[in-house]
This record gives sequence, structure tokens and C-alpha cells, in this order.
Amino acid sequence: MTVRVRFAPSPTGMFHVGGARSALQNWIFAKQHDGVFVLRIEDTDAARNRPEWTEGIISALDWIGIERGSYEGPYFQSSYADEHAAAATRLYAEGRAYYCDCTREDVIARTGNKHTGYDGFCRDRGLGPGEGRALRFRTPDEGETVVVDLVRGEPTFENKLIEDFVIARSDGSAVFLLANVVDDMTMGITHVIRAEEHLPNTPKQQLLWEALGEKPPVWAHVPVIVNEKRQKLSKRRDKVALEAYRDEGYLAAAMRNYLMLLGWAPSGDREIVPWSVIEEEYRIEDVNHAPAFFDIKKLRAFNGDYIRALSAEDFAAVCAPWLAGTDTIPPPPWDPEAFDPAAFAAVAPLAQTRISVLSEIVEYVDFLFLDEPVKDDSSWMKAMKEGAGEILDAAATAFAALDEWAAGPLRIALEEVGLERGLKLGKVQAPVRVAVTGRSVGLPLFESIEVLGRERTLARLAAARAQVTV
RNA sequence: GCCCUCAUCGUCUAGUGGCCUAGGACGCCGCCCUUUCAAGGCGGUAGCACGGGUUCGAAUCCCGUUGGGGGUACCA
Repeated sequence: MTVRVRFAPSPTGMFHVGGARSALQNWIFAKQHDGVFVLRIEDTDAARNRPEWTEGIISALDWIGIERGSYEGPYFQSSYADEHAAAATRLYAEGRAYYCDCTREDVIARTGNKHTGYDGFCRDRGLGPGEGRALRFRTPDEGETVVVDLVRGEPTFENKLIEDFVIARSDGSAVFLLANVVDDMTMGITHVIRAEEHLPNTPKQQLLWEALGEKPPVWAHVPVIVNEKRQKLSKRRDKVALEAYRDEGYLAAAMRNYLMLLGWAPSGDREIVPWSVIEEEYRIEDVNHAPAFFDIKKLRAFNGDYIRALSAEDFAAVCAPWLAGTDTIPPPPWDPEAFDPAAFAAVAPLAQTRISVLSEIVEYVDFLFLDEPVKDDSSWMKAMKEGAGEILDAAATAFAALDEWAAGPLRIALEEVGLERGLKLGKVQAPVRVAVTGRSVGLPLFESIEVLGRERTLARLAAARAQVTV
């Protein structure tokens, strides 16, 4: 028997980080078992299967490293409508399902509680299909349903506590529970790996598999990912869009490493490991049972680590989108014509240890490509204190006298300016830094000045001097 | 309400009855390095939810309590 697992996201126009983790888990599982990984876009309403959303899902998979060609699909749930209908018909014909004309309000009126579920009112009324009648599955009155779950063992559910749930709407279309089962059956799915939130659905789906005469798949319910309030990550209140992380400058490798560490850890005291280690060591059975908090701070730390591990060439390459802008990444503040790849390459290694996400690259190098440096007010307040004007003058004079425009001599020149005034380099460099880069924090100063060039540096020093009154 | 499920530093985890005086990582704090800021090095902070068992011995097994999460739709 070949293992067949499926990743079944619903098209929502956004790819959830939880979905990314789930896709990765399914993908690894298929690889480890020489099995097949299937992508099936899930939505019973065909009208919602928007092509651009599907493309979004696929490009998210591309980004996270699940190459096209390593999976089957995409398939669409809505294309199995005939199978859904056939299954519903069969279940009705065999007495495993019955029609019901109760509305939600009817049920609540009878039970007096909106959370008790369906009361079985139409069970034996012998209703046939018709207007306003939904098809309900006749749940067994006794016995129990044992779910075989790779991460949770064998959660057991008492059948009598499972309500007669709807499997087809009054318009005949199948509801998620049935559609999902029929899709999995027709696609020969053997293993279903998904989030814990589906666990309460599982006995219902398993009952359907059995009623349809097939052996249910092996399940694996991994814990959900939660926010700082320990609630399931939600599209509405949490930042969950994978593409948002991508556009902010998280590396796919860091993201997937981090995602896989939610609820699991590789052997030895290590966390940042090559993907090959994860593929080899990850065992779905070893995944924790408790929900994990999506800690962006730790993700950032991982990302910084991955960035620092890049070669100079690779670093420059991954920065490119933020240096030029893309469809989804805003363009940098400078004129594209002003961008100088050689100047960037010269300072890039200095920036590499200083950023945690790629989008931060812009503020470190913008002084090289802007006509005038940005003027950060709090930096000015801090650096342009009394004596600053004089320091700027002295620095300009000393720099102008230099024969060799390079970081070493520039540093010596400024140190002398400080020496004459009994000031440490740290003190004298502050106003110079702000004058040249606009900010009090940035790349190493003399290397920056070297790359900026004599002419522009002296011009900025003079411009700043003119604005300083002390 | 009912059903399901979970419980080790603030967070992610290691731990499967003695290697635990509970290990690592992120965060936080301190020191070193240092032209700012990072990076790097060194050190520190902090945890087995609680109560009962079982056992010579329990973070690990059992029961209960408390607390958290999920589900409870003619959504997926």
C-alpha cells in the first residue's frame, strides 16, 4: 500500500502560517514513506475557487520550499460533486441517512439550548427528499468510535453522543464533512495530517467512511498554533499571512525551520538545523500534544541567524527585492537610477550582521542613494548638542586634507579632532554620523564615509553645519 | 451545558521510573569586545500547575482538582 497524504487548504486569498506548517508536515510524511503528497483545494462552493487564490497557494508552497513536481495537484474538491451526490444517495438508500425539514430555530425551540445539537426529531418520520429538506446521517445509538491517531493515540468517542449531523444541504450539495470524506476516498488517501481543531469532527468522518464501506485513514492531529493569549491563530486578530512574513524579509529556510520546531525538536541540543536533518529526524509521532505559541521574537532570532549564515553573494541577492521593490514589496525611498550595486556590495557585509529581517536593509544603506540623508529628529537632538558645530567644521577640514580617502585615514583624522578637544572617538563621531547618514545608529562610520565618497561627504558635513546653531 | 483535548523556565522545547542539584534555545539582565548599533564571547535570571496515590525511588505511571484550548452550523 502506498501512503497518500493530502494537504487541503481552503482558498481564502491568504496563506496561513498554520497551513504552511501543515503542508510541510504532510510533505515530509509522504517523503519519509515513499508516498504521494497531494494538494487539494478545498471548498464545496465552486464559485469560491478563484484562480488567483489557487495561484497564491501554489506560490506560497513554492516559497516555503515545496517544489512543484514534488506533489500531485492541485485538485479541486468542487470537481467531485458527482461523487458527493452519489455517496449521499447511497447513504439514504441504505437507510444510513434520512431527510429532515427542521430549521435551526425549530431545534433550539425544542431543546431550549443552542449548543445541544440536533435532537433526532426527523429520524423516523420517513421523509423523502424535497424542498427545504437536508440529509442527515443516522448516527449509531451504541458502541464507540475509536480514532487511530498518530500523535494522540486512540481518542474514543461514544456514538450515542454524536448527533445526527447534516451531510447534504437542502439544495443537494454535500457539506464539508461528507465532501471531505468522499474526496479522500476517491483519491485513495491513506493518512490525514491536520490541526487538532478537526479532532471532534473525526469520529463523524470515520463513521462516514465505514458507512460507505471503506477502511478509514490513519489520522494525525497536531496541536494548533496559538497567539500570546493562547487562542488559536486567527486571520482576523493575528498576523498569520505567510506572504506578509515573506514581504517583511523572513527567509523561507528560517520560517520553515521555525515552523517545524513548534511542537517538536531535533536530536541534541540544537534548533537551527539544515532542512535535511528535519526531513530525516522529524517524526509525526513525536509531536507534542500541547498548543504552541507563535513567537515572532524567536522567529526573528532564527531569521537573523540564517541571514548571517549567507555568503556575501547570496546576501546581496536576497536583499534585491527590498532594494528595488516588487509587486508586493514597496519600493525604497531613493530614485532607482541612483542605486549603485558596487556601493551596496561594499557595505552589505557590514549590514548583514545588523539586520533580522531583510526589509531592514533599506534604512542601513539609504544614505548612499538618497540626494540628502533622511533627517531623524531624535538623532539630531541627541548628536547636535553644544560643540557639534565646531566638531563638524574640524572634521570637514581634516577630511578635506586627506590624500587617501579610505576608512583608515578617515578614522585617524577624526580621532585627532577628538584628541584636540579631549573627546573620545565615540563622542566626536556622533555629529559626523548624523550629518552624513541622518541617524545616530547605523553601519560603521568610516567605511560608510569611504563608500559615500569625498564630495558628497564634505557637502553633507557643510549642510549639517549650516543647520547647527551650537 | 455537553463532548474532546492539553499541562516542564515568560516563550519553544529535551526528558518515556534512578544518568535531573531538570538540559538547550528565544527573551530579559550583567560583563567583555567596540567608532554608534549589531554580531561575537562569557556569565546570570527563571520551570516540572495543585492534591492524593503506586514504587526502595516519580517531571516521568494512576486518580482527582484547578486552569487552558478546541468543537458543538444546511462554514470549512
